[in-house]
Amino acid sequence: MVTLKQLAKELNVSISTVSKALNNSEEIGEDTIKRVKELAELYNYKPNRVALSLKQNKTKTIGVIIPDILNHFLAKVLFGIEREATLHGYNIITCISNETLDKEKEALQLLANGSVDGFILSVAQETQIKNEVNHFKKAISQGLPIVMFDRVAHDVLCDKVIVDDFDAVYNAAKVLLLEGRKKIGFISSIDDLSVGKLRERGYNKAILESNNQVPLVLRISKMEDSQLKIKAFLESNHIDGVIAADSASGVIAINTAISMGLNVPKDVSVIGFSSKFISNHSIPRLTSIRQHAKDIGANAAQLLIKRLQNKNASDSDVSTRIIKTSLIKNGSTL
Amino acid sequence: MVTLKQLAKELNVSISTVSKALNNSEEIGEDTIKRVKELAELYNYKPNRVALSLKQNKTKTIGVIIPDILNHFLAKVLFGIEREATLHGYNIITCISNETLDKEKEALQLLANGSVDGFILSVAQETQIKNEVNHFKKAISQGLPIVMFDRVAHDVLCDKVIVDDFDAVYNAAKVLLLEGRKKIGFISSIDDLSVGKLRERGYNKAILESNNQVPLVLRISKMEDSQLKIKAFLESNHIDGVIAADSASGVIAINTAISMGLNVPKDVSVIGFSSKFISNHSIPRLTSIRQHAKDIGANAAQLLIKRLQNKNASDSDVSTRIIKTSLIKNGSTL
DNA sequence: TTGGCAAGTTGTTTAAGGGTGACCATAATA
DNA sequence: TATTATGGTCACCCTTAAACAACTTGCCAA
Repeated sequence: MVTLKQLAKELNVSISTVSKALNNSEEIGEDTIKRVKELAELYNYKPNRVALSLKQNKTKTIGVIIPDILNHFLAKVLFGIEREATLHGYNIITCISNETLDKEKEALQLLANGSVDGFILSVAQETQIKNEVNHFKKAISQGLPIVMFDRVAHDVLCDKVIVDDFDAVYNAAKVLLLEGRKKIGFISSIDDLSVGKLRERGYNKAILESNNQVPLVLRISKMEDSQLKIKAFLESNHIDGVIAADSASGVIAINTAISMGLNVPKDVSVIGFSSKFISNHSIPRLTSIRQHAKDIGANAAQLLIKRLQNKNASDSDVSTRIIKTSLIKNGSTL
Repeated sequence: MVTLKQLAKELNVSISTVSKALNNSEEIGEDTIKRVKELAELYNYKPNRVALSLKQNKTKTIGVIIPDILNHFLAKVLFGIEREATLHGYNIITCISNETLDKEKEALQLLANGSVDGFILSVAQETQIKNEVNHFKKAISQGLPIVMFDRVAHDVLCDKVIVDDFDAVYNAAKVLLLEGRKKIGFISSIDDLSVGKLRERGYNKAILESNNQVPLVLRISKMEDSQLKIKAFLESNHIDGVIAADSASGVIAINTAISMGLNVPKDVSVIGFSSKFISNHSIPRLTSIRQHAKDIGANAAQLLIKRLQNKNASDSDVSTRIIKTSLIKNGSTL
């Protein structure tokens, strides 16, 4: 990598002349600017980002802590973050917490040494279960703003981007009720997450508002064979409507119902949280609640960058953006 | 963030005394070391990473350029890279090329200003189609080593981690032939990628070695409705065996066959490239060629870190690691 | 016509940002 | 007096920017 020093030496001027020339300073003559720029071009000079970061005390880098990169929704949010960040000249450093509190803490600590200007994160499963928030507060008090998305810690004062989980599932359940479904089941592999809980509550509310139905909930852990569990659930409860809280269960429910000889959507109607990509993995396609993951990511990045560029913003003046889901009707409902 | 300067001031010693004390230098007395460490602990001092990077001229950061984060395989590789990198104290900066040459170039350039010590990447689709490699060579000549995985540019001299695509598909086709399949089709939505071509060649070889079959290839573009295309393909050719080159097509082929009233695996046998996660999206589950994406990522990271830590390694002394796939038999084959 | 001075033009010097480490200085001990 | 223990000084990594220096030019008065 060429440095200012090398250019300066070759041009027989001082280092800062080169610097100023490249920054189009008024203080440098036109021809000098031209000479400098030509040589810089020739050597493909790029200001050293590390030196710049040190000087300006900001890295133009965002730390992103994702619980699970293999989760399609989270990956999509990351995609949205990356795009928005790049648009504004920010890089992203990605850490994966693997749903554990330890790795989340570690990532936060490790990057809080000047590596990043702020964080975007979704809270790890373990962290939500243990309801631990001190590591977040510590980072914020160190001057590193945090934006949380999807799974948020309500006790932490920071910008947030969330989904209308409760309403989305409530409305989805209403759709199934309107179809005349009598035994609507709820399948979730994320019942210990904040969003999972909200979704289940939305389901419960709708069911309890109907006259004569009781909630039928299947909770699956990540270790279990979901195909088997779902089959048993559908069979033993004579389910005729399914709402799936996670991205996989909806598709699996459709395939299971079909393998049981049922017709989807005639005998069983299914709605799930999923992307276009995954809803394609069943025939008929899964009617889906779309979370607009990319928008979530983009909004999170916007909030953080706005805060970073607005020095005098108060830490306590936080905002929460709610990204509305939309229900995409496909073949798995009437 | 606390700095050495602040600690030094509070302790009434010089900055470098603090630095040395924290690094357990022989030159500093035991009690001083103790005093310094205690205060550092109290203030939770962490050496500023940016300053360190500048001083030591290395960032302990790896640039990862991924064509598509929503591709489950690529996301899994990223997971493997992240884990291995973290293990060795490296951070990763992730850029997404979106399969375009421009963004790939841009990412490479943008990070080649001291932001990273080296790159791990998989070549973008457009780059492979246009067979452009200069941006890679430029980065390498600037002293930034590259490790390529999966989709590699053969004309670039660098470390590589690849999969035995050709053999994997050849062997998979042999499995179907042994089952007695008479009309084996090949479905690919990645025919313009290097790996897609290799897979197709493996299929062709096996088919041509059989006595009386001809290759039946369906190429799907990302825009098209794959469910429809696959249905037409299966119907018009009376396909009784399918090999899918990408992760989605296998699952879709099973679901399509079932929706056509066919029995899988009796009437149609299907093998695809997919992960455990996606192979769960059909009943029966998809018999899959596993690429061990995490291992690919880990190997790529190992190769890069090894090179970074081995100053005197020659640029031209490169190695290629082949990660063998394994065939996981599930219900979609006999 | 020319000396002198102000203003303008164009660069340079220097400090700063945080950390490390080679080298130097000082005091105490042998 | 020489040696050792301990800590300080300084240069460096690369960039920026405030402060400063030097040179040119223009203008006016003597």
